[in-house]
Amino acid sequence: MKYAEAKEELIQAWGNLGYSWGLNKTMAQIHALLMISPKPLSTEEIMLELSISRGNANMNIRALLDWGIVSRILVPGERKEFFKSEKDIWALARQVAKERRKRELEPILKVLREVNDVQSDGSEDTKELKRVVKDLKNFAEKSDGLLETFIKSEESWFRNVLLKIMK
Amino acid sequence: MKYAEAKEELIQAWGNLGYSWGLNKTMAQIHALLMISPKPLSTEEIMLELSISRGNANMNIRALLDWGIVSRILVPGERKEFFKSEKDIWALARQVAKERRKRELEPILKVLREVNDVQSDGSEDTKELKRVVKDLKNFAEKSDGLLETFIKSEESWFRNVLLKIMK
DNA sequence: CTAAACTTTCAATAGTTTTTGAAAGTTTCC
DNA sequence: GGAAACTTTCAAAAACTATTGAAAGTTTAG
Repeated sequence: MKYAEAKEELIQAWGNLGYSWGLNKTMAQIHALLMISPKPLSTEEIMLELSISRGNANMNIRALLDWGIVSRILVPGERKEFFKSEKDIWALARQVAKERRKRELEPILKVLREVNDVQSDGSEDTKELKRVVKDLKNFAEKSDGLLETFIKSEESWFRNVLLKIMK
Repeated sequence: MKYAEAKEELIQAWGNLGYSWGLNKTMAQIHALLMISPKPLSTEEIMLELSISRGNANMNIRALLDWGIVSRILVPGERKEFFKSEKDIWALARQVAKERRKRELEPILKVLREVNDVQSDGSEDTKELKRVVKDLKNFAEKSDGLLETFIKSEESWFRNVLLKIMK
């Protein structure tokens, strides 16, 4: 396979994976582009490579900065800003986990804790609700704990866990 | 908190969590409703509870059946179909993991394997691409392995892993 | 067979998210 | 200061996704 084709496919594929991680398509594609670029890229270059508008490029670069997975680079002697991506994919996964935990898991845990003290009137409906909330809460808290451990871990954690559980 | 309010909030919250798991909003809400209902519900009842149209209810129930997290129940003496949800949240999470693995991870692994034999022309760009593909492939394969273990596991697996890694 | 009960489909519509590009804003340099 | 180089904003347009509801299809009971 030729370089240009491989690059194209990779950006596409990473675009999809990123999407299922909660980034949006363009965000993930910019990220992919920065991942495979040996040197930092300017907004101009990103626009050109991905055929997207200046505004779109700007907004999504900002979102990536916001997520903490891309950083601004100042090249001495250049007016323009350049961007480079975190290239350690484990660090990246940890960062995404951290953001999603904050954005998704935390709000749900909050609701579950509130709903947890619903008045029990002894009816089937109330009983079932209480049971479900208890289970969900338990699940969400465990997930939260696992995520937290992952976020604070080193790459080796994952390897170690895998080795352990796969015997 | 009163039952009606708690129910409302829970459906809302579960709707959001389900969404971040890759279901869509209505799908997740129908699922939430079935989770907290002590008895199977008909399409009619679901439409009414969630104020959605017949077509919408039908399509999303079908999607839930498709994901394998809701099942059709035939009540003797009734013409209507009833639906009930898998209530074991661990089983549910495993099912969702299974579907997402099939829908998301597998296609990306396929691309990574293809892109992996890009021709190396010795340039910086090619070198960087190869390095990134190698890392991604490694990561994706490990995730795949972990997911597989999870999918085949019992609830206790999660607890055990947690205990292990949390000392 | 036929009517009633129920389910499925799908074209039209509504709603949401993403993208564009030109204008406004900012920084840097002379 | 002012012009050039660059970045940010945002209203409008385009693209995408979800929802409706009426009509078509299917199954069941008598």
